[in-house]
Amino acid sequence: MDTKLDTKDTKTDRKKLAEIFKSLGHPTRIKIVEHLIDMDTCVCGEIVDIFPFSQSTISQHLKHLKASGIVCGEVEGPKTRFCVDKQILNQVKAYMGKL
Amino acid sequence: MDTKLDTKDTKTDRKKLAEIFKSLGHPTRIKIVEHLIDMDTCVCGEIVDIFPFSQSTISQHLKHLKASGIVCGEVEGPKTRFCVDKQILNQVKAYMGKL
DNA sequence: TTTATTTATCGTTAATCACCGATAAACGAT
DNA sequence: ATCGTTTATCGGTGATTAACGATAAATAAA
Repeated sequence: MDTKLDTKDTKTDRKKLAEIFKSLGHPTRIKIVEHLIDMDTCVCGEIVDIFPFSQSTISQHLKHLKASGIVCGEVEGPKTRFCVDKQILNQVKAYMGKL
Repeated sequence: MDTKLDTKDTKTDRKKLAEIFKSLGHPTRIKIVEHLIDMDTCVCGEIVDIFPFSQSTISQHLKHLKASGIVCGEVEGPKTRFCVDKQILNQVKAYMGKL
């Protein structure tokens, strides 16, 4: 990668990347992502069950992960089904590879 | 990776990993790491020069990166020479690869 | 239509973060 | 011994975060 350039694009990329890293910067959120990858998809309640935290706390963590783009969730009746956005994940992997 | 296990070790790993991701969770710190990789090593002042932030702010960012382990710095006279810890970086890369 | 289930959001609190200027500490050079 | 350079740390401020309980909103089921 040519990190000597610092265009508006690379600045934007760095900002988005920072948001993703920040969203992964908490043990609970890392574990959520790992679990989502293992299970392929998950509903919020199933994630709540594996942690000793309240439903609102987990919902906040999921919101954080969704905001960064690494996780997406679609409403399914009264539930919400979450999964890892593999395209975004691959982008992060590619960045790490080039680093 | 077997993320179904949740031993004391995996918990510790996740915590350390989260610290590294958190330390990368800021555009300035990402750019610092990129710059360190490009230049191989750098002295604090050279890093300060590429940002519109104060010396104390950059020093804080470097402290954050050092605390997570992704960057190390050795005193060299009145200066401090920083570089990326490639072993740690490779561990993070390996983790991303397995994800 | 009422009730139960599921998730998101609001309001709060304590803690941490990002930034700054000022200052201290360490060293090299004069 | 003093001065200039370089870096780290301190103290402060405003913003953000992580956690909670309570509540609202949406849907399925009775």
